[in-house]
Amino acid sequence: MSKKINIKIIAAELGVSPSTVSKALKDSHEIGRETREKIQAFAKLYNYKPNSLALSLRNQKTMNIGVIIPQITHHFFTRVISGIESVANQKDYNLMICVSKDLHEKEVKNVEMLTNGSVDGLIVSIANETLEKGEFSHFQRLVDEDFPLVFFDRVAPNLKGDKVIVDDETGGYNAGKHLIEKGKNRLAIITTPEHVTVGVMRERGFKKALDEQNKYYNQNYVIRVEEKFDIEKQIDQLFQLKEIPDGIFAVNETYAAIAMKCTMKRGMQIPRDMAVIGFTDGVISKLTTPTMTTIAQHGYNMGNKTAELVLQRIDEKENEKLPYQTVVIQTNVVEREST
Amino acid sequence: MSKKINIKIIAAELGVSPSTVSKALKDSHEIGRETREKIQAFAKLYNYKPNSLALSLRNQKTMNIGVIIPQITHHFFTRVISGIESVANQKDYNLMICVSKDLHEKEVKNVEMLTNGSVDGLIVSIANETLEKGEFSHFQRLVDEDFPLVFFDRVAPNLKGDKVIVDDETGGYNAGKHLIEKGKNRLAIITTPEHVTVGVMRERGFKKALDEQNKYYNQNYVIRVEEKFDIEKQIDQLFQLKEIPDGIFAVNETYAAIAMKCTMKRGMQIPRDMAVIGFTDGVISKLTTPTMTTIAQHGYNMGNKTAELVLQRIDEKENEKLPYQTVVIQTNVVEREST
DNA sequence: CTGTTAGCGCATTCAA
DNA sequence: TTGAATGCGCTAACAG
Repeated sequence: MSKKINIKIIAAELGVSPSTVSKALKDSHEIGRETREKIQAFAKLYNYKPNSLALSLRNQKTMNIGVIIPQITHHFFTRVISGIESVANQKDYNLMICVSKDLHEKEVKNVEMLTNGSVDGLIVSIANETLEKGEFSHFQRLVDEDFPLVFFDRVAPNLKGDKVIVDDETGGYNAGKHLIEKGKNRLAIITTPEHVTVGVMRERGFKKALDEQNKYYNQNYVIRVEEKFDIEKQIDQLFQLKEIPDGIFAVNETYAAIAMKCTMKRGMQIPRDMAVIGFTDGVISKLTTPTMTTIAQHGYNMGNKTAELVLQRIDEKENEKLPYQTVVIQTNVVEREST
Repeated sequence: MSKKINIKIIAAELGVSPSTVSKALKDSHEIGRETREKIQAFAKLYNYKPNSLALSLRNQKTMNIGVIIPQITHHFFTRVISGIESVANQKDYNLMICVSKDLHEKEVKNVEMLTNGSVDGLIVSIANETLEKGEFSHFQRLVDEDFPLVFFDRVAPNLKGDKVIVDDETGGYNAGKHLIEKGKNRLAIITTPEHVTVGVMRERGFKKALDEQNKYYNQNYVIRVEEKFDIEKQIDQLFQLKEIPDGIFAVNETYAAIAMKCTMKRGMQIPRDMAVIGFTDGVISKLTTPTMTTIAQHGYNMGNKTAELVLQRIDEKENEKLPYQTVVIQTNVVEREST
């Protein structure tokens, strides 16, 4: 690879000192017009661009924001990233995106790598494995040293820091209420294992809706999907009960779509025999047949808000620290054909 | 933000010189056992981690690979990224992912930002706008200075460089052949505008299959979707013809799913009245009803291969330059219920 | 065995 | 108006 041009080379080439070049390139009036123009022209000709590493090191400012997500193939996370991007770019920040693959060790590595000078702030959605283990010391360290850090969606309750979360409980509540309003009585939920906070919250809201309307919360109607195993088989259990439910709330889009497939496989009609509602911000719901009613998660907004919070922390002066915030993003029911 | 610990601080604290600390931390035998252990213990206690910016600047090596994609919410791209990640991580490289949003200007900015010291190599799928304009000078510069650069999927024919592409033409050909084998006669294609190379190639292959089997390539059966406008309306045109087609090849998953919806909306049966085949590496095809037959794109493999190529270029010695490679990833038909 | 010096690319302070 | 010196955090060559 041929070497890139730098200030020193320009200086040597033009017979001036590096500091003169540096100043001339930022149009400093310290430098004479003629020299300035000569240097600028030369720099342009050779397409000089300052080395960002050197700049970052010098300024102690990278203009980068780190983002750690559990999975990049999950549409929700990419929506959030788009939202982060949009706000960050407006302020000339770039993103460094890392994927933990829901593994604790990868997450720890990513955190270390990013916070050792590469970024000015960090946005994280915590890996499932970290949540299971309850091992948050890598984040605790950052909190302790006041490193700008914002969590979104998958957060740790006992960890200080700014957070942006979906109002999962109300979302679940509205999902339950919606099914009840549609005249459904035997309501099932397809959710995640208990260490996944978002699943738990959605389930809690759902249960609350059932309680309020005096609907029985049947333990047979609760499926906790383990993604290690065949998802469809697990969901299919609902259809092997003596009394098959007539309404299903799935805590994500994929589970909802699979539930719909299972329903139709049995020759049952949606929404007549079975209503299905999902929880998502995805692409699938509009494309299924019938289209899927969902609780909209607004990932893009979440990203916006998350980015605003980190930028705020980054700009924050040492003396005027704000208390930690938890921003709650509201959901809403998007009614389509499946209910 | 409280200041991070560095070598200088450790040195001062322990009353030794910075270089002693540096050596001790990498367990150099130049340093006496006692001092070494003292320093290591201290570093561990205060959780010292070397500043990566300084390391990169010093070593002229960042251990980062830049990735520029047009859209992060497209599942295909995230699959490729996963593939890149997996190979890169094995060799201790990290990814810096940037999104061009299919805009030329953003792409140029991303290229500049990444190649000014932030990464050792670059992986790019070119923005639509860049392809339309045919303006590749920002890439040409990199090629000229032998910067490690690999394109994938959306490539520029007249640009030198390593490339990893899908065998779109054969894919399109197989799609056509598959529909014909299923006994379909009036074959339509839903494709992209003409500047999108991948769409053009798929169309070319499709046409070839039709030619071989003496099927008429009806211009009314070609829909070029402009994403600016309502996609469903554009696709619906196929169903307003006097003679509605009985087979559709859509060059991506979304178009295929919408085509299926249009079909069912008309009360037509899939695959009896209308067979639909898509082109994708996505999540939707398994979840539609009926499930969708597709040409599998193998994005993950593509990512693997792409990463291998950049790493190869990065390691390459100045004198032993390999000629540019174009790797072609084969597709295959995944038959499901829609054909 | 330990320390001094220099330099990666840049910007800034201060001196000329 | 220009340039020399310094330092951001680190390492490697060299000196002691």
